[in-house]
Amino acid sequence: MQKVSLKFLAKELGLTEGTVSRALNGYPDISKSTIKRVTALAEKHNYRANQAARRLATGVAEAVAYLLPANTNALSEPFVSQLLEGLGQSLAKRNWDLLVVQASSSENEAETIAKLSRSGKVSGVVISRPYKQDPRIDLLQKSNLPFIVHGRSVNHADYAWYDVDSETAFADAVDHLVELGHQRIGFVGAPTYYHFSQMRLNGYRAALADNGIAQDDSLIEIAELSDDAGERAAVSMLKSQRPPTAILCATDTQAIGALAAIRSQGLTPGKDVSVIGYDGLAFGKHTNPPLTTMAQPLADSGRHMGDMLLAIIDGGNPTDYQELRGAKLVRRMSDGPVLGHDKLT
Amino acid sequence: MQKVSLKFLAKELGLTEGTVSRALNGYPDISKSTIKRVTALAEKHNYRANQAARRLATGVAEAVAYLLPANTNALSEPFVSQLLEGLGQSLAKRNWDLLVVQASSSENEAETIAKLSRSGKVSGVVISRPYKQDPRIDLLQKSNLPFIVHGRSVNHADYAWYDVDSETAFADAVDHLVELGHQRIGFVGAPTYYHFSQMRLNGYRAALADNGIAQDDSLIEIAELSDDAGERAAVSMLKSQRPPTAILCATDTQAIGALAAIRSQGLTPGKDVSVIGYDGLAFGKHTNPPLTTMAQPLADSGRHMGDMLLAIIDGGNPTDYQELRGAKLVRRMSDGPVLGHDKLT
DNA sequence: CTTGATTCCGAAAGCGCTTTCGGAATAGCC
DNA sequence: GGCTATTCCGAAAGCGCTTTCGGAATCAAG
Repeated sequence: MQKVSLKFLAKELGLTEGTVSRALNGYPDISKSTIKRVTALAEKHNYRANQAARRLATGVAEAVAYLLPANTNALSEPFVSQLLEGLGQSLAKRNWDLLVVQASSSENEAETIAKLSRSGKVSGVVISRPYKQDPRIDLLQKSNLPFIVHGRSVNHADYAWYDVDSETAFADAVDHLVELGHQRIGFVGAPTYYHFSQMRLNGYRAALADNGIAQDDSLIEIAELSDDAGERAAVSMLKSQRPPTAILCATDTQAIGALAAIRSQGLTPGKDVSVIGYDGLAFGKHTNPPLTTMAQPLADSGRHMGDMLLAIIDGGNPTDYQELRGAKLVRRMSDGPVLGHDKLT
Repeated sequence: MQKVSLKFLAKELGLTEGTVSRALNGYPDISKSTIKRVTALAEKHNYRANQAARRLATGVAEAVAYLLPANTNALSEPFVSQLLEGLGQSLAKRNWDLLVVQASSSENEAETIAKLSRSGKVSGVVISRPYKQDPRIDLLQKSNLPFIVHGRSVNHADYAWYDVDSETAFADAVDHLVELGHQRIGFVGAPTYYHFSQMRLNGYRAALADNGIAQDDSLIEIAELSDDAGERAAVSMLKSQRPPTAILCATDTQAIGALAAIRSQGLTPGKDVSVIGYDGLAFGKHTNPPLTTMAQPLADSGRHMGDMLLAIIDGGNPTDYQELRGAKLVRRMSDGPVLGHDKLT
């Protein structure tokens, strides 16, 4: 079976490789009629330009990379496949490739980025879950490689990002709980090197203040992003002198652990102690009880981010692509009025 | 900033590009000493060979693709990110790339494969969840592109695959339920175009026969791979004349729906009606009640499949790489003795 | 009919790397 | 010391495509 190359097509048509190439790529200096002939033959033979050759000649990679987050937790990763799917859809419009790269350990994520940018393998990259000060972002900025971050770091003025306003979301959640009569509201946070963790804590604190509730550091626990860690954090909170009547968790995964913690103390989640998570994960419908959560919008955020990245690669100004969405409360069964309190509204 | 290319290194060292290349690639006709000089300089400048050029020159893509399954369901997709992670780890040993490709619709999955094989973008591909007769597999075989399938189709003698023996798993599950006194065991299956669906049904049927239990088609429902579909199927079964005392589900996702169905009928899962799922998904720990399931082994199956694929690409015989693992019962709380029955063992 | 502007295509260089081939320099042998 | 066998590197072609440049042919205009 003859490989269909430019040379093959050219010979077949009695043209030059260069001419065939220009015809295929829509150069204006090729007559309508030969364009038609060329594309017809190309289609007939299912011609696809060899991508390596194309990349070498043009210098553009026609691919973007997604940096797989480190420390992934099996429970919370549905979002990865969804994001990938969306990114893929966006890239498919140009026939670009989607690469998945990962660091061998969380320590050398930065090095992974550095390698990536040097290799010229990709025209852009997207990263998730930035840290407060994220060396990956610094590197990306220095390297001039277009990128978009799913989330924000502390200094997010100068690059493109797509994020959900979890600060406001947590404030809303607190307001909601206060409205239900809760005054002792615990907070199970995520490791503080994640900026989203800080923002959620800020939202929690601000809303407490707004509602005239005193801060109580014994009601704040920092835990890893796993159900078990969430459970441990919640247990220690529940066993304290003055336990909370409601617990806010930085992620649904932790919140699920908190539910288990409450049950393990012989209490009933949603009645004795309320729990609200964050993420809007689908399986929250099936927990015991179903988990109330602050849900992120836009199932096709992956595609959206892909479009944004492409726009930047095309020369768009990164700072023109900063998008903040809002989360909204999805009430299921894990929140309720504080015991012995009549709901006012 | 000077681009570090072979030319640059060569000039710097007073050598030829060809020599530098050979030194870097471990050719035996380069002296130890110059190899040392070359690698030292390369390292100093963080040299990475331009991959496009390398690919063009060698003709090997140094990349493999993972075909993202169509019809993904948010609930059941943690496995995608895990698989990707494992594959990535395996490929990282050679510095190969991992591409994620997807069909725009399930109808043109085959065409996607065809394009992929023609493009020469990848040296191998892995696909998941094969159909009974899978056109993708046929194409892959014809195209001579090395591949491995995660699962098996009906005729799986001639290609490489990695699968879990769900047929035996379902037989084991039936045995387990029979041991608990169950005689009316329902089966919520998956669409029959998936071969795994057929195998699980076969296991169920065979074990029923082995235990001398008559087949009853009213106890078999086929449902899509979602919690809602599982719930609907279970509801219809429970509302029938002679409802089951236990329900086996083809996937954990469906099983979770079945749990909801049982509760919706005012019954208690695990007491009034037992449920056993399949997959061993982590969040089964948090359902109501925690889900008993047939768990797949080997968290690093992704890496394992990557290694297998690489071996085939290196010239290994695909049929030497067929691996069947066993699933084992993970008892949580959704199974129990049939009501009014004293467990014998 | 001549001139200048257009239209269209061929020629050729080059992207950065790999790999074969041949030959100069060195080593080993009698 | 002369010979062959090794060791090591330079030279050059080529992977398949893109893109610039220039020139032949066609056109419109004077």
